[in-house]
Amino acid sequence: MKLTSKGRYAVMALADLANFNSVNPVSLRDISLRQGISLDFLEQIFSKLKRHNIVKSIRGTNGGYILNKDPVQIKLANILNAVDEEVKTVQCKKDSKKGCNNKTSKCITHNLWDELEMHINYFFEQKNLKDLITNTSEGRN
Amino acid sequence: MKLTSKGRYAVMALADLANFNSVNPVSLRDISLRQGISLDFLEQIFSKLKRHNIVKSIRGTNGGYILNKDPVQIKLANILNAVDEEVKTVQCKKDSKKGCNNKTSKCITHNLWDELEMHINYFFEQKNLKDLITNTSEGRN
DNA sequence: TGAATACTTGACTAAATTACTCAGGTATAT
DNA sequence: ATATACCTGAGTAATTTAGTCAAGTATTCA
Repeated sequence: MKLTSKGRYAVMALADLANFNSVNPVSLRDISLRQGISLDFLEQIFSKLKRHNIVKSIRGTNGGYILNKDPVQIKLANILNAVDEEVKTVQCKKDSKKGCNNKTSKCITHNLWDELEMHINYFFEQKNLKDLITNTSEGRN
Repeated sequence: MKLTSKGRYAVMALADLANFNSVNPVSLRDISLRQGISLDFLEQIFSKLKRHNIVKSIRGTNGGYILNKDPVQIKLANILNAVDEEVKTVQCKKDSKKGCNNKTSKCITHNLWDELEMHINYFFEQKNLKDLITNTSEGRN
């Protein structure tokens, strides 16, 4: 059970962006250098973030990205969803061949994994970008 | 962010075992047939479960496995830990080359991922095998 | 206008992980 | 004896991840 780099990087990059949130856009190059993330990979990630209206892009010299909303309004769930980082615990979803769909009986642990998914998603729904940059780490379950 | 089959199968198999918990041991062959999990794979999994004292084995004809403790005392955390299904959200742990260890500054999102890990582990600590077989699904966060 | 900067897009690939299979073996009951 | 079922380690195909590479387009500034 682990988080992928794409999801982690997306959150790291946006936290960085929120930190340096000024009038000027922040270039991916800067984020790349500060966070140690490959520029090419960042471009992939931000293309998705843009498509989901989480960031806005400004082209040309001195261009870069800026947040499209107030950090408080950007939930981790939004970010992770944008980069296709889904929480998946079961195989037996609608379109899947595996799992309890192709059997007559529902698998024993089905409800359990659903609960787990909800439990994790709850966490991502609670946290927003603002929580990250004011890092007093007062997060509670 | 997803659970591996090994972890899922381990829990499914043990739930099955708990369900058919009688005087007689349950063979992997039976579990394999009922749950649709490859026998060879089950053997790998149960070898680990045995090493962690979650099940006991009985060899020979009519042999099989039985639970080593009361289902209430077997937490999901124990099971997943036994099959090496760890919850990993950050790269920057002690022995890792990647992440914020090899940098001077601590990465911005470090605390966040730690919180997430705790959040998920909390779930696995709360649930036990008994919860699964009395499937009234009354789990709350 | 032209050069530099920085976003944009899609295809491709190496490495790692996962989810097994395979091929032997050993212990026990009947 | 023989069948059952546990036991163990090595190997491997498929999938996923984590990027790289290449070729653009838009904008600013000198």
